[in-house]
This record gives sequence, structure tokens and C-alpha cells, in this order.
Amino acid sequence: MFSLSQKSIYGVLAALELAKRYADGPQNSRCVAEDHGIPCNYLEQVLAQLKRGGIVNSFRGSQGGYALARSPQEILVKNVLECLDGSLSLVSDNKSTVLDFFWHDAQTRIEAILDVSLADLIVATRQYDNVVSYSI
Amino acid sequence: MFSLSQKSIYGVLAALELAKRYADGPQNSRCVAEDHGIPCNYLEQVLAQLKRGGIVNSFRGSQGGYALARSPQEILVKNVLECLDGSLSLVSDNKSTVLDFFWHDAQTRIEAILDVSLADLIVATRQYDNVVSYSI
DNA sequence: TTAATCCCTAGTGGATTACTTGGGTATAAA
DNA sequence: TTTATACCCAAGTAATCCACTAGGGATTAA
Repeated sequence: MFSLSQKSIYGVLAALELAKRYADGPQNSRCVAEDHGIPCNYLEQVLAQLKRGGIVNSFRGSQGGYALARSPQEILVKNVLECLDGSLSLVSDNKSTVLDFFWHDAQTRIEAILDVSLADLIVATRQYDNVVSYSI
Repeated sequence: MFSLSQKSIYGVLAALELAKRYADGPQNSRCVAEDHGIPCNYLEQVLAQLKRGGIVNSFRGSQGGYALARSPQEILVKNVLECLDGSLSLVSDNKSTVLDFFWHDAQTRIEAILDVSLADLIVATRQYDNVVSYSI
């Protein structure tokens, strides 16, 4: 019923990567793309959009690349998604129905689920890796 | 970022209408469509899909129409949405990423938000109407 | 018999998605 | 100063999906 766009999936993945390497300075987009099997030129477009949204900074020239504009604690998954695919709005505003209140409430609760910082995500991926390792 | 399809919006609206009139026997689709400003032929297609999904029954001929296949208590909003637009799957299954566990968790929590029966929805719309009435 | 209703298929214009292509421009390092 | 390395940008595109519209056919109660 709902699904994430490929763009958003790539975007969060790239943002997480930049978060992991936050201390190491800018990362070039080609490496990030190759690491995650993302078409290189397409990822550039995604990163450009994240830049326009103030989530990422870019540095040109050799040794250039992309870096988070703020710390991983300050960037939420929701921010990335909203930047790339617009804000979550379950129903269009122009037609109103008797269920608007219900959809609006659902929307608020879904947004809350996505209030997770990149820093939290890093921790979560580590925990998940541990679980997987132990279970093997 | 995500949004509901028009089909789902119409579908839940129609299901709610059939729930409200559950005791009155089958309702014809044209009336339901006109009541909610839904294109008549399109709603028929939506109802046909709900029928194939076992959510609704249909009765042909004059005095025919559509009725819920089960009581309003037994039909969830999630059921209607899944019938019309497939199951909620945030990410495609063929490509796996380090974030699959996160998206999967989010998915489960979103599904929980939609575990609301049509009977609950009726109650909720009444409560909402009361709030609006009092606040005027 | 007839009017009402569901049933079914096909078509369609517009939008969106997920890219690809092919350059241009700034910058660090040689 | 040259050059390699990156980002920057615009256009095109095949495929798919969406939200209908159109137009008949089949069944049933009255």
C-alpha cells in the first residue's frame, strides 16, 4: 500500500554512510554509490537534493565529496525522507472527507515512527549486526 | 513521502458507509458514490476488488447492491487497504541493504496504526463530530 | 417484461519513477 | 600551470502506474 521510493532508500543509506564517516571529512559520491550498489549518477542527483535541503554539504575538486551539514544526532530519518519525497501527507488537502481526522491522526503517528536520528540508526545497525552474529 | 491512493481513500470511505448501514441490507454503489463525490464507475471497480478480497458481498438486480461480508467489528482499515493496494511493504524484497531491519520494524509499527475496525471508525467519527459541534 | 443494479473489458491522458547521457566547472595536488 | 578529481547541471527516456471514462452484458425483483 505505501512504499518508499528508491530515491529515499538510497538517500537514507547515503546519509547513514556519511554519518558513519562523519569524523573523516567529505566522502566522494562514487565510493558511496559503489559500496551500496547505487547507480553513481543517480546518487549524485539524490545528494544534490539533500544539499539543497541543507542536510548535506559538498566540496568540489580533488579530495572533495559530501559530508553531513549537521551532526548525526541532529539529522532525523524523517528529515531525509521529507527532503527527498516531500512531507508525509496521507490525503490530499483539496478534497475533504469524514475521515480526514483519522488520516491526520495516522499521519502524526507515522511521523513519530520516523523520528530517529542517524546516530540512533548507527547504534541500531550495530546491535542488529551483533544479534545476527550471535545467532549464527 | 508516502500517500494513500485515491482508490484506498474511496475504498475506506465506501466500507465505512456500508458499515454504518450494515443493518439496512445492501446499498447500491451509485448512492454511495454520489454521497461522497466519487466517480460512479470507478467506485464500482473499487467495490469489485473488495468483493474479490472477500470484504464485501454483492447482490444483483433491482434492490441489489453491496454489503459488508462480515460485521464492522471484524473488518479492519488495514484489511481494506491491503485488499486495494497490496500489503504494506516499505522496501522491495529483492535488494537487501543494511537498513532492512529498520524498515521492517517501521512497517510493523505502521501496520499497527491501521489495526482499527470499521466499528471503531464509526465511533470515532461520531466523537469527532461532537467535538466539532461543541467547539462552534 | 422491464427497470434497476451489478459485472466486465478496454482504452486513455497525464504524471511519475528511476534512471542514462553528456557535458560543464571548481579545486587540490603535481 | 597543468591535470586529475571530484561536484554541478540539464535533458531525455522507457516503463509503469493512476484515476478515471466508455460502453456494453448479465441477473434479478417487481
